[in-house]
Amino acid sequence: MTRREFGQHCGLARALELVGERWGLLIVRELLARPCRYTDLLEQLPGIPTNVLSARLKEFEAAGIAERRVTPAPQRGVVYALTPDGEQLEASVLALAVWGAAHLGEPRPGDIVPTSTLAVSLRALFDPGAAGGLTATWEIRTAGTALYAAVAGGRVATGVGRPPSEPDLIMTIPVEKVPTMGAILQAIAGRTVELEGRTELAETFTRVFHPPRAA
Amino acid sequence: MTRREFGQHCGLARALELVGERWGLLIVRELLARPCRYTDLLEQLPGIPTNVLSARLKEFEAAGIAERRVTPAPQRGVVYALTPDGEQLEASVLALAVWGAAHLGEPRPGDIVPTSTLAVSLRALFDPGAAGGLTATWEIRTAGTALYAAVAGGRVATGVGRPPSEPDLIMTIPVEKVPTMGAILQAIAGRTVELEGRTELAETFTRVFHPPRAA
DNA sequence: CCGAATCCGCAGTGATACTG
DNA sequence: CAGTATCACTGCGGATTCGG
Repeated sequence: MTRREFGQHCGLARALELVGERWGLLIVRELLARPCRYTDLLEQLPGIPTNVLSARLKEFEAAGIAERRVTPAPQRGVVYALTPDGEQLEASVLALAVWGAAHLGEPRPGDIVPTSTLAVSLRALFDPGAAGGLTATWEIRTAGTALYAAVAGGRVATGVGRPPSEPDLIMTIPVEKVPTMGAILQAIAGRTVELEGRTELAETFTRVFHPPRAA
Repeated sequence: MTRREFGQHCGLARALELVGERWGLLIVRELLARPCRYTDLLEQLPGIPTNVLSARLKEFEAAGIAERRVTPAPQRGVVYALTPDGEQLEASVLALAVWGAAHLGEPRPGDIVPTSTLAVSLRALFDPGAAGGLTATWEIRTAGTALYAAVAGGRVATGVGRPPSEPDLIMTIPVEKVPTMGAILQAIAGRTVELEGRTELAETFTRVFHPPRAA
């Protein structure tokens, strides 16, 4: 039994062996939001040592969770992306994020809000029932970054950066302090945002993305 | 930023700070299956250093995830149990367990199958649709341990040990090697088990607890 | 600039012994 | 039974360096 193995034939234990090491699931969160370059990851995960990032990426590749792609001509370089197996981790990441969000107080001094956190959180806030047969794409700009949410066929796709297709509505949120998810939702609901496009979709957004109602 | 904090205002990061340290979620798994004594945990988590177990339990208590109860007269001693907040971790544990189970090969030499793994796995295999209005309690005995599943009102409760109320059916599984969840389900479906009670509930069990159908 | 490899000090962990 | 104490070890944090 090597040090990192738990010696248990158990799904949970196996998952923790594969992605439970320090920084592991945070890297997965980044990759859920978009394929990332090595330096993107260093930027979005301040404090991660370069050797740890390098080691995790190698482990993920060996485990078939992520893959290293050498990008050709334009923007030559390396990107890391999740494999289909790695994308299956979304359910686990969302479940932990929802539980942890309930234990988030005010942002601690020095805390950052990674854009990927916002993008992934939107998936947890998505209400398929409220979406119905809707098809729409929103872009949200705040604090110098952009993220998007695209709804179609009762499903949602979110990510960091500009949306794959032209957004129906661009919402620019004036940043006062840290752009928490709650502050963003409030700004949109309270119309203290700049709208560009099909402005009626702002109200739709607040209907489709909201904290889950109490059971 | 202390060492274990990630410096991110993010639900996932917060969750990992609280329960993401080594052995953390495995302890939660044990406590999801039943309140545990300190020595129960040492037994079910072979390899955990006593100081680490002690440290995690203190952290969980401080975070309001678990609580330490001094049991009175009969079986005097200490038990640890999840708080309601801690029980909310069930969704995260199940999600990770399902993902990890897909990455479990054959049991490695020396691997054990904790009974709590079986009990918690049953919750992931539960099919509310197939259960309908059913009310029933099963007890499964194998390899010297017992676990139970109780279905009522479209919900399921599972745990390690004897069920809270008298079981309708006791299924005793002959142990050949490691009692994996798959082997147990096969044994029940193939009737290579000893039944005691309302034997017709064995077939019901295989209908209600099964791997999720492919989407 | 990107994508790392390397080195060092230290905190968290593993293993064992010991105690109320 | 329910832990605390001790000590060796190793993964991690932090910084620097290096090749494409």
